[in-house]
Amino acid sequence: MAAAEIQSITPIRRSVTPIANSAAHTVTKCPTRCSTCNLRELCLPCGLTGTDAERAEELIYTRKRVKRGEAIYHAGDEFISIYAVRSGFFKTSLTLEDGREQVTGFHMAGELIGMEGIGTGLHNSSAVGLEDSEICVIPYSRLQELTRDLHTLQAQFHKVMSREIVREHGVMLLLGSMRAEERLAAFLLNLSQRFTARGYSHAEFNLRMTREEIGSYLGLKLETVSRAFSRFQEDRLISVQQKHIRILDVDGLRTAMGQKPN
Amino acid sequence: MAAAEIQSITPIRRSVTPIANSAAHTVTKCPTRCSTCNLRELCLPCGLTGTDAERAEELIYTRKRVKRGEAIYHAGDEFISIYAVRSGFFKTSLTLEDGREQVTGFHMAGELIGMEGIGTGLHNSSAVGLEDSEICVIPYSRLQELTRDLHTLQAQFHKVMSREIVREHGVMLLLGSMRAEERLAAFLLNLSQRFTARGYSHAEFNLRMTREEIGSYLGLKLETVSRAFSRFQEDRLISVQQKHIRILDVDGLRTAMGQKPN
DNA sequence: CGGGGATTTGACACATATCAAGAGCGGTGG
DNA sequence: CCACCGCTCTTGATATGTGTCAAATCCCCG
Repeated sequence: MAAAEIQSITPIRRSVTPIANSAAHTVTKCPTRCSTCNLRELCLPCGLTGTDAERAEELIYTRKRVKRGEAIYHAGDEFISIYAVRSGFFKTSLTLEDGREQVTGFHMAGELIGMEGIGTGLHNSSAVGLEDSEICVIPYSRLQELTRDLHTLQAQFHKVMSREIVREHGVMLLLGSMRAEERLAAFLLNLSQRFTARGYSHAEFNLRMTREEIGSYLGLKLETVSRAFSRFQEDRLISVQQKHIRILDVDGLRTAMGQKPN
Repeated sequence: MAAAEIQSITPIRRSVTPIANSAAHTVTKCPTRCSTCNLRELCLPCGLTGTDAERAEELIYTRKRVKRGEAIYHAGDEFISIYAVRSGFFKTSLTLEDGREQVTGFHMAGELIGMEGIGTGLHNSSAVGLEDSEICVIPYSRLQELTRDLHTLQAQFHKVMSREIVREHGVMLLLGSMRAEERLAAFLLNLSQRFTARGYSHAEFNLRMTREEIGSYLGLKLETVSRAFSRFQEDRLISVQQKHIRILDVDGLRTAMGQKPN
């Protein structure tokens, strides 16, 4: 399957040191062009054709490797570029002064992150790799210029931002009016659907994040997440083996997702 | 105070009928131009000057009056325009099949709503007036054209969308990692700050929404919201009289907002 | 083979939801 | 103008879902 090359097979392993803000990303001149990237149907250039697609090549200067635990940017960093995930897996998160972390999203190949920085010129969240990953760096100033000429690119960029808003609406719905198991079911179905869109099995995948990170995203404690996993396994909706998930009953999960009152 | 004219003084009153999707909005040729609108510092044209500002006039075709309880658009409606709140107050919300409603935001003068529709061409939420209001209708196709020429307008539009993402991050933080009273404190401080930006008192205002709508927004039941109000009143942080709120102790509220663990 | 983080599971505590009753307020109609 | 009616809001009693604390196990990795 062509998509296999997208995804690093590195086993999950936590870096011991706290997230390092090392500026020493490995930087490479972009060896892959958008026009030949197997993610172009999902990514920013989606819908571009012919000469537009060629000009869109100008967007990406560099690709960077990001190691597990390494950050692309931190909250408070100056906003310069947005980033397309080329391979790997990221989390974005906010941190309160008292140390509480709120994971705002998990991001996989073809997804764009960093747009929250446009409004203020500063990033308001951090983006950290959950495995060794690669990102395409899209300087925002360049994107701005290019969208003036390339109307499809402009439309596409607006769509990407709008979809991010819609995605967050979904999270608000989840956090505001669903119960623990409903949240986890929604989360698993969402992951499944996104893996499917990338050519992976909809029924079997490896989680890249810890129970604690899932919990932070879902507004739950890690123990609650763990219990919900166990419950789903008892009910034969999924099988869980550490980070390996197999979905046994999609409809059952759907049912678990949209049932009881708040 | 000049800003007084922005805000309708209509007393709060619930319409008896369920939210009507009457197509009979009152439509008027826009009598006020962006360049003379007292919201221009807050609204989309923010930062435009000279000829750019003049050309931005082309954006707004029409203004509409929206009655309390009336919707600008519903989830599922075709996306055509975005809307700037000229006066009044709106809520946006999603509804689950089982009837659960999640309020995704409250919107006041100068704020833009409807951008969530760009991604799919359909609105994914509904926008309903919480009092008699006025909106400026901005056809998206026109906005797209105009942003190609007016670079400041393009930048401004991107900023507005980005800020919406940041706003939603804040709500996720609130829903995911704050306790009931922290949420309400954050909510009140946010309202206060937005009223201040519009020239109103930071310490005294009328809520336009019910306890239930606040609860839906904050992921709480209306009883919990009511109890939190009472608690704040006991603690002399605020005084509450139905929908009338007076903030007595801003720092106290700030403290109430960022304290205890999840 | 040992060690440390991640995960699971149990017992218990606590915050918030639920259920219920009553009060306040605004609007309407007699 | 007053009385009623329907919402909205408040408050109390109780139920329950999830958090907290703690311990055991698992698993990966050095």
